[in-house]
Amino acid sequence: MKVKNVYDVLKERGFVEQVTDEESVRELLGGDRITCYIGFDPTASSLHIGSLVPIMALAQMQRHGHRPIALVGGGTALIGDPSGKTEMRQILRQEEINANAESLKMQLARYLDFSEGMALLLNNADWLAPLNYIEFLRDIGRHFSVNRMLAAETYRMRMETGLNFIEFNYMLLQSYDFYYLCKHYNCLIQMGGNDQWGNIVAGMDLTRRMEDRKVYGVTFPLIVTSLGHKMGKTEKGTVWLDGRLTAPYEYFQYWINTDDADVKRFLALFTYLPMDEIEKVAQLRDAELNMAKTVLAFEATAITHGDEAAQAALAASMGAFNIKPVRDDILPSSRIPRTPAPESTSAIPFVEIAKERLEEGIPAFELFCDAQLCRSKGEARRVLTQGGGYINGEQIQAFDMKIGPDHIDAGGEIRLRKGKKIFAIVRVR
RNA sequence: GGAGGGGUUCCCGAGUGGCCAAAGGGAGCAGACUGUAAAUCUGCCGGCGGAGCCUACGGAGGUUCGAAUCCUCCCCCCUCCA
Repeated sequence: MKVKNVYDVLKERGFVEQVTDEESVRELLGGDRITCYIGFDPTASSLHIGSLVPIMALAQMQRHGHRPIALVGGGTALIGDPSGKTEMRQILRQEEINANAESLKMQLARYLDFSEGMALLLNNADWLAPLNYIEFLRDIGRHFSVNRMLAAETYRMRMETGLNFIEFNYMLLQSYDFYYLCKHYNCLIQMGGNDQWGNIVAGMDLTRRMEDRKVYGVTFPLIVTSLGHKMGKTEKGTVWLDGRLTAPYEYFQYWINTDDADVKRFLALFTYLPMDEIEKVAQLRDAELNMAKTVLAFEATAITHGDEAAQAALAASMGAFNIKPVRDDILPSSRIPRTPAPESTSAIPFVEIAKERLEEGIPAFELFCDAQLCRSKGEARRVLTQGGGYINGEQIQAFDMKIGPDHIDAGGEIRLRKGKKIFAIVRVR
C-alpha cells in the first residue's frame, strides 16, 4: 500500500493555514524525499506547548519519508523577530542564546530522529554571524524593496507602535536562511506559524533571484483553545516541554483539562492516532468524551516524555481523580493501558517535611505554601478561608488548623489538595 | 536637534496633594452546580498570623505635616517638524 501523501495528512489533521502553491507542494511531497525546514527561536531554554505544532509537523514529514531540518535561530535571535508582536522583544545576550540553542537541540531529538542524516539540526548563527555588512547589503539587501516590506502585515502593524531598524532587518536574515538552506541542503519548503508568512514569501523571492530556483512555503494556523486562550499557559505559567521545568504529571494534567470542543482537533494535531478513529470522537459524550481526553493526555505525554512517564502520570491521575479506564473501542490504536492501574502517587509533585517540624504542628496555610500550592501565605489563607483546601480528602475548616503527625496516612504521606485539581504530597523525612 | 504627548499593580486602563494598596475591565484563584469541560451565580485577587506595619504608580533627588499626583535632573516610548 502506498504511503499517504504527507501534504494530505497535514491538511487533514489541521496543520495547514496557507500554502504558496498547493498543487506543486502536494506533488513535491508525494514524490521522493525532499527537505523542508522550520525555524525555532532560542529565546528560552526550553520549548513549550506553543511550539508543538511545528514540531509535530516536522515529525509527520519525517514519518512520511522526508527530511526535516530544525533550524535553531541562534543568529536571528540576536535581532528579535517583530512578527506578531506589538512590542520589541527583549534582546538576549549571546551566551544565553547559545546555551538555549543547545538545550533546544536535546529537546527536538525526542521528536525527530537525527541519526544518519534523517533529520538535521542546524544553527543559523553558523552562516549569519560571519556575514559582512557591506557585502550583505550589496548582495542581499538590493533584492528587497522597502516599499513592499512596509506593506507586509508584519511591519504594518508595527508602524503604529514603532519599529526599529534592527527588527526591520529580520526579514532579510530569515530570507537569507531559506536561500542558504536551499543552496546548501537542497531545502525546498519552509514551514512556520502564520505570522511567518511574510518572511517565508520574502525568502522564496530571494531564493528565486539568487539561485533561480522555485521554493515553497506552508504556514500553520495559530492554535488557540476554543476559549481563545493561548496554548500552553496555565495558572502555574508556561507548560514547558522540558520535564525538569514542567513535570510529566503536570504536562498530562494540561492535556486532560482540554476543553470539550478541542479534543478532536488536538488529537489530530498532537498525536499520531489514525484520523478515522479520531473522527469518531465527535460522537462521544460525557464520560466517554473524558476517556478521549485521557487518551489525548496519555499520547501527548508519551510523545514528549516517553511511555513510562505517561503511564506513571496516568496512574497518579486515576488515583487522584477517580478516572475510569478507557474503553477498548475508543481510539483503539492507542497503547494506553485500559485496565485500572494500581493506584500510585509517585508522579504527583511532593515536598519533604522534617519530622520534628510536623510534630510541633504546622499551620495549614503554611504547609500549603511549603507544598507550593500557593504562592504566598496570604493567598493560602484566602484559599483555605474560602474552603478551597483539603487534607487527605477532607475540607480544611480553619486556615490555621495545625497539621500534625496524626494526619500521616498508612503510606507515610499527607495528601494536600487545592481546589479541585491541584494536588501535592507531603512526605515526612 | 526642535515642539508636543506619554511611562500606574499580570495585561489594558482611570486617577492630577490627604478619603489611594490605587476605579473599571480582562486574565487568574476559590465556592456552588458538574464530567479534572463549558456556561452561570457568589466571594477573592501586593506582602506579613488580620492590628497596624512594609513594599509599590520609569529612575534619582527635592518641596510638603502628607506625593502616583507639585518641582529638578536623568532614562525610555510615541506623534509632528528638521
